[in-house]
This record gives sequence, C-alpha cells and structure tokens, in this order.
Amino acid sequence: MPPPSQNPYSYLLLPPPSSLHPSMTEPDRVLPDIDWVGLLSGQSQLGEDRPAVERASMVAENGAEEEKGDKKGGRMKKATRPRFAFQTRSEDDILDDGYRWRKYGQKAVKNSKYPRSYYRCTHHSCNVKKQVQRLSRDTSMVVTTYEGVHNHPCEKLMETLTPLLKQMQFLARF
DNA sequence: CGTTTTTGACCCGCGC
DNA sequence: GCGCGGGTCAAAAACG
Repeated sequence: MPPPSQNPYSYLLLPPPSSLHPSMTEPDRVLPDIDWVGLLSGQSQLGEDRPAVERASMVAENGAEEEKGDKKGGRMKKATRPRFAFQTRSEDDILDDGYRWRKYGQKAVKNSKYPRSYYRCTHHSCNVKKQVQRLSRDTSMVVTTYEGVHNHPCEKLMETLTPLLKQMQFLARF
C-alpha cells in the first residue's frame, strides 16, 4: 500500500465534514475540552468513563447505552457503542490511522457497486471496529465508520504527538 | 511459520 | 415461515 496521499490524522483534529452521506447519521460534532495527552497515553484508560470523548464520537442514532451484564434477562447483548462516521476524499481505500486493523469481512452494499469492508482492531481485548466503503456516487469519496473507543493508546501517534502536546500544555498556562 | 486476507457460509432481525 | 439485507465466522489461501 502506498503512503497516504494526504494527512491521515487531520480528522483527529478537525470536526467531521458537514456533508455526510445520506445513509449516515449526523454525528454529534461538539468537541469539548479533552485531555489529549492523558487520553492518548492511556493514563486514564479503562474503568473511568471518558464522557467528553464518548460524547464527541457518538452518533445520535444509537446512544451509547450500556446494558450492563444482567444474568436474569437471558439476553442483554447489544451494548450499543458510540459510532463515529466521516468521509474523506482519497484515492486509497485504506488510510493509516495509526492503529492496526484486521479485516474480517467484506460485503456488497445495495445501491453501490463498491463493497464495504469490515475491520477489527488487532489489539488484544480491544474490540473496536470500523467499516470502510466507497461512495458509488462520488468515486473519490471514502466513508469510514468507527465503532467503539480504543482501550489502549496508539503508540504510533504518541511518538510523534507527545512532545508537541506537552509543549502546547506548557504554553497554554500563559 | 505467524499473521492477515479472502470468501462463502452462517446468523439474526425485520418486513411481508 | 420465508426471503432479504447487513454483519460476522472461519477455513483456506496469501503474504512476508
């Protein structure tokens, strides 16, 4: 796979584009203050909720309601996780977001001549998923939908961003 | 040889 | 119940 033709991380810093595919629900694009350093370094990872982040990445359609383990019901399955969709103008279907993904399926989509691919985060016990599909209307557009929040830091991103973020924090005190 | 991709089968919810 | 659309499994193939 060729290197990304554009900044693959831009979507981490910018709100999602205003023009979403009709089939996509509108994500909540309010981006509250986030402790990026703590988040990315995984210092405040599991256990604690990160409401700010979840809210920022949540799609209105299926609220992130946690159906906690309850044996009685017999079925408490679907803990709907936050979803976050965005689209990118790119030649490449797969853009490098710093995480490692394993493809586990591909399906043809109705009303589209391009298939949709399903990926899962390869990190152990991190069941974040994403799906990628290309718009048949605008071939140059790729829609990526993330589901869930990583419970581990992204080493690759940390390498490059930590020094900068630390510096920004320092400067922000003035 | 371990990991990832491929690909048809399978499963499940939903509308008829 | 049955078919359809969407999502996942898993075995084999491909890859490095």
